[in-house]
Order: sequence, then structure tokens, then C-alpha cells
Amino acid sequence: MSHSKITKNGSRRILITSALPYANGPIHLGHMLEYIQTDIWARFQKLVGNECYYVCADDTHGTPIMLSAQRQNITPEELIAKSHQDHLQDFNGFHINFDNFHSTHSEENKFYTEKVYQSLLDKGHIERRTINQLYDPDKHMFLPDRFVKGECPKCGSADQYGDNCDSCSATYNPTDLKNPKSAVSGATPILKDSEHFFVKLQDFENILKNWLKDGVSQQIENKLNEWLDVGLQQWDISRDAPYFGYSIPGHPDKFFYVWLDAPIGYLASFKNLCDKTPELEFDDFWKKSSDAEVYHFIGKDIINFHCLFWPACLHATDYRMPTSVFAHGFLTVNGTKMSKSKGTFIKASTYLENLNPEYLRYYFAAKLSGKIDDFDLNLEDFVQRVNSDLVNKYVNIASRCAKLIKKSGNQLHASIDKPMLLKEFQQSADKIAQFYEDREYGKASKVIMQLADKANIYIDEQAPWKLAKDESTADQALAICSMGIHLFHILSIYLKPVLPQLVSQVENFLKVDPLSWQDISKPLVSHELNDFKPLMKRVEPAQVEKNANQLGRSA
RNA sequence: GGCAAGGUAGCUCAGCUGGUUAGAGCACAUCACUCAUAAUGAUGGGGUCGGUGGUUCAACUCCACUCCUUGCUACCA
Repeated sequence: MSHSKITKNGSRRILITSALPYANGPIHLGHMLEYIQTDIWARFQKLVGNECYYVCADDTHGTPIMLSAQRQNITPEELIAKSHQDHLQDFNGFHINFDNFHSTHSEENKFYTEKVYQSLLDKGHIERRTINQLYDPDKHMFLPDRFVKGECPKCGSADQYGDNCDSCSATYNPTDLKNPKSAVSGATPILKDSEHFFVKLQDFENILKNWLKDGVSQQIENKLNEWLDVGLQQWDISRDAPYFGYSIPGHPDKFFYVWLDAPIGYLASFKNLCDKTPELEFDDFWKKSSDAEVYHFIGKDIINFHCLFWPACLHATDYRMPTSVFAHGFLTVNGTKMSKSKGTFIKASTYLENLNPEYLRYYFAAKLSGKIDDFDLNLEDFVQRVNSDLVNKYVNIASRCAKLIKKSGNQLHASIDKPMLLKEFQQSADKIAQFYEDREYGKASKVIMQLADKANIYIDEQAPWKLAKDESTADQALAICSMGIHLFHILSIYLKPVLPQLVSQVENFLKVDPLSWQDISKPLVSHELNDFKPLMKRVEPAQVEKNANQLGRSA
């Protein structure tokens, strides 16, 4: 169902998360779509005066990290420490303003994971059962799906991973693969028994159905019906040693599956923030009766984890469930999946070497909706969109007014030249706020750019440059250019969640304190400005090409 | 294979519960302007809405089938 909270009074308490990046690889632009989407929402909530916290963490456990560390001859702890630094650098580079970025390999996470498990156990939601699984006899480890390769049992294609075939898209069990090989050692896997721990998800069916009814969008609910219609099954939450993670209390050879402790990272990161922030209480947000709001931003690929397993875990632990879960689609580049060989697998760090992060923030904002549709980063469109909207329309307003104002000592006129136009700009605030709230950033951007067009039309019609030539009308010219700045001022507030860095330069130019939503109604009459300096350069198509080429090689 | 979401002008996208000549931005063309980071303004050409077949007085909007893309399919993360 739709979430259309009114954002006027600024009295809401909100906790937001993005999905945890896996500590086994670099952040790429697909990741950034989600962090930028979330960051814009968090910045918007803060801008309108709500109490809002945005937390995240590295997802550090599981077989891939263990093996990756082995291959690099380092400990998993060293690997995830390196990732943590790299990830933070990328996030900072894109102005992702986390209130806390923690790790699932932390005291807090261990504590809450065990707490969740103990609650599930105490309430009889855990069952133990022996299952049969592929095992690498050389490496002495059980093999997750993605570490078994073989021929598709249906079409015979070679080198197929795990449980589905790339070439015929058949679904099967890893044990069905013909000529299976361990992707770790190359050995032929054998079947071996092991006792696993399962969460009886069926126990939560009614709770989950009720929560879904008004907790998530129709699109997500439709998807989840696949699971609910067939009937919820048991969820395997244990993995055998060797495994990098937390061992299950009382069972030293069994470990918690990474997907159990990953979302718990949201709790852990927030707890860690609370411990650093005296006025912040964990229970105010997570106790069952909390009236704070909790939102998870995720990709469409992990809907089941966040809308079935995770709420069940929270409920069993007597915590509140999320207010809602927001899912977005996948990023494509020039219409296709990001591909290393095509040079479209773009790492965050490579992008930052060549391009301004706010170009991408704006491009994402200009096209994002609240739905789970995939998102295409079309590089040509990217250049045109950013240059046209940001430089030619928005920044241009300030640029074209600044020189005439400087002639008058950088002092804005004492009167408002066209009050009705100002009013129109101000009255768009509610509509734009609602679009931000609904994550319809594309629609918000469209309204903002329509206003920018109106500002340029106004200046064109008034032609202050003509009036400035004559002593008798010079004052009128100043009034018009001042009006242009008033409009620019409001546009800057509307764009601030998307373009924090640019708007901070604007604040310097306008000589004002950090802008807030309230400032929309406070035009800078008779205000003094600083000298205007170019606020943003155009994107050069060559930069983008360089970027793509570089990426192809370095990925 | 099953389920979900998407397939609308050259490009990127809007189009609510079906209803006059299908919209926007960019790109393109012509004209105007010259204050502005060769920016801005005005006007114009351009789609029959993936395909086929239905329902209806009327469908981009409903139904069926079909093709294509992406995701999920519970021991991948």
C-alpha cells in the first residue's frame, strides 16, 4: 500500500537503512543507485526537520569472504578491514551521509544475532534436521551452490553454477549437475550428511501476511505471494565449519548463516550509534510499541530476506517490524547489464577519478521512481541531462543575474519585482516534498526544472541587460536580477537533498546559513551576496568515455 | 519451467479507476536575443503506444496468447 506520510511538522522520528554491501568486492554504480536513493531520502527528511538516522554496515560473513581471504593469503579480518576502508572512501566520495557505518563483524552484531537465535529457540521456532549436501573432499568443506560447477542436467551446457543454468535457465538442485566439480579445488564433490538448524517460518505466516498488507507496496506484495501461496517452508540458518561468521552457541562446529546476521547488522549499527550518542535510545526505535518509523531500502533481489525472514526474526525477538521496505530495480548501463568486457562495469572509485559525483546523484534523481523498475544509465543521456538541467538551466539563473547585481555592490534590491512568481515557486514546496517522500525523485526533478524554465523565461522577458544600460531604468534591472536570485534561492533548497555539495557552494555565494526547508518562505530581500563563481562545470563526453574505457580495463 | 516487474517519439521517461487530434525533457530544424559556463527564449517536424487476436460505441489503458529484458524460485550472497 502507499505510504504518503505528511512531512510538514517535522516531528517524525525515522531510522533508515540501505542494504549492507558485501565486504568482498568494490562498490560499483549498481550499489550507488541504492545508496544515492537512500541518501537523498535521508537528507530530505533532515532538511524538513524530521529526526532521522541513516545507518548501514559492511556485510562481512560467509563462504566467499573466507575463500577470498585464503586466496589472498590474509585473514578474513584483514580482508574486511580493507573493504571497510574502501567502501567508506567510495561512500564519502559520493556524499553518502551515513549517521553510522558499522560492520556485521562486531560485538553488537554478535550480541543481537545470539539474542535473535535464542528468542527463536525459546519460542520453539527452531528445528534441527539432517540434510545431504555436496562436499569438497580436498578442501574438507561443504559447497554452497555458487561453488559447484557442472553440466546442466537439462540442456547439457558446460560450466553452469549452482542451481540454475545460464543458457537454458532451468532450475535444479546442485546435486543434479552432471560431472560436478568443486569450484574451489576442482575436486569431484561427494554427498555428505550434516545436521542443520531451521527456522519454522510457517509459524509466522499470519503475522507476515498482516504486516505485508500495509507494510509494503503492491508490487512487493505480489512478488511475495509466490512464497505465501505455495506455503512457507523452513529456512536453513546454519552452515558447517569452516565458515567465517559466528558459531551457534553450544555447537562450535555450526555457524550462523550470513543471511541471518546480515540484517541484524541494522540493529547492530544503530546500537553502535546509540552508544556514541547520549540522547539516542535503542529501544525508542526497536521496542514493540515504538512510534518511530523504520525503513529499509533494498534491491529487488533481496525482497524475500527483508519481507519474510527478517520481520519474522524481529517479531520472534519481540522487536517491532519495519514500517516499510522500499525496493528498487537493477542498474543497467546503456541498456544492458553491467559488463566488464563491454567496459560498462563501472566501479565507484573509477567514476570518482573522472567525474563529479553530483552528476550521477542528479541523473539518478532525475529518473528514479518509487517502483522496482530497472534503471538505465545511458551515458549519452547522462551527459545531456546533467548539462542541460543543472548547468544550462539551474546554475545559469544565478550566473546570468550575478554580474548586474555585482555592479550595484552585490546588494539585492529592497523590493520583490514579481510577488506572484515568487509565490508560485514557494507553493510548489508541498508537491515537491510529497514526491521526495514517495521516492518519486524523477517527478520532483521535473517540477523543479519546470520552475527553472520559468525563471529563465522571466529573465528573458524582462531583459534586464537592456534596462541596465540606461540610468533611469538601472534600478529596475537590479530588481529583476534580484528576483532571479530569489527564485534561484528556492530552487537550491529543492535540490539540496540531491546536490549537497553544490548547494553548499550556493550557500556561500548567497552568504546564508545552511539552507533548510523553512527558508523557502524567506526571500533574501536587501541581502548582500558574495561574488559569483562558477558553481558547476559541464560534463565532457570525453570524460565519460575515458571513464568507461578505464573501467573495462581495471574491473 | 513457475512467479513478479518492465517493453510508449532518435534518446531517457510521464500517461489514475478505458473516452476529444498520445505528453515532457533532451536531440534535430528555423527564427529571436546577447545578461549568462556558445548558455536563454519562440515556433516546428517526429510515435498509433513489443506482436497477434478479442471485449467495447470507444483501448496505450481490460482479457487471452505470444516475443524480448531483468529479478526471484527457500543448502549463492
